[in-house]
Amino acid sequence: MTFDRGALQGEAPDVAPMLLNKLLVHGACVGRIVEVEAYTADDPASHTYRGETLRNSVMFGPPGHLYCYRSYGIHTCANIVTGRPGHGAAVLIRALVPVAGVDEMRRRRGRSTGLADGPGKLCQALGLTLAHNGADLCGSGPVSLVDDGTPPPRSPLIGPRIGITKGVDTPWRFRVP
DNA sequence: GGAACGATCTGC
DNA sequence: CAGATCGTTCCC
Repeated sequence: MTFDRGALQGEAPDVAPMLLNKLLVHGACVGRIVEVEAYTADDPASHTYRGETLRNSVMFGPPGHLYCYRSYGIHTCANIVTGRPGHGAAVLIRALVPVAGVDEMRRRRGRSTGLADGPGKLCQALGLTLAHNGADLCGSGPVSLVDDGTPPPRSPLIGPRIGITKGVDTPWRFRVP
């Protein structure tokens, strides 16, 4: 079943660890979420820190939708919108463990290992692009967040977020041990 | 109108 | 360890 949208309405740092071990599905490709980062509206590292713009508008929409953006002019990164509509928070998906559709992931990535162990890599592996910005993950659309009953880890690894210059001391990165 | 800067990845 | 690469944002 798809992940319960209501469970995404809390604060991003609380929701983020609950997304660990959930499945991200696009077509035949399935990956288990093993690393995430939380970004909130009052967080200087967040795209929403300076208010709503054309790019980040999806983050101000209802929870359970996909916020995709281009990183370093090259890569696509994917987030799951959290909080109430108008809030402006999301959880960045940083790493997946491939579960199904591995051949397709290999083909998209052009290599056989290191398929989804990074935010840009996992989007390429699953075939997620800017065209998927705004997609509803909790409905019956082509991209979905699925709960297969695997619980999140009891004690996730917690640390600072990666690749940012502001908010570096906030321990909002969560990983499956 | 322009410049600076990335929530990154890869190959050297 | 540095280059790739370009849209977004903000300032003049």
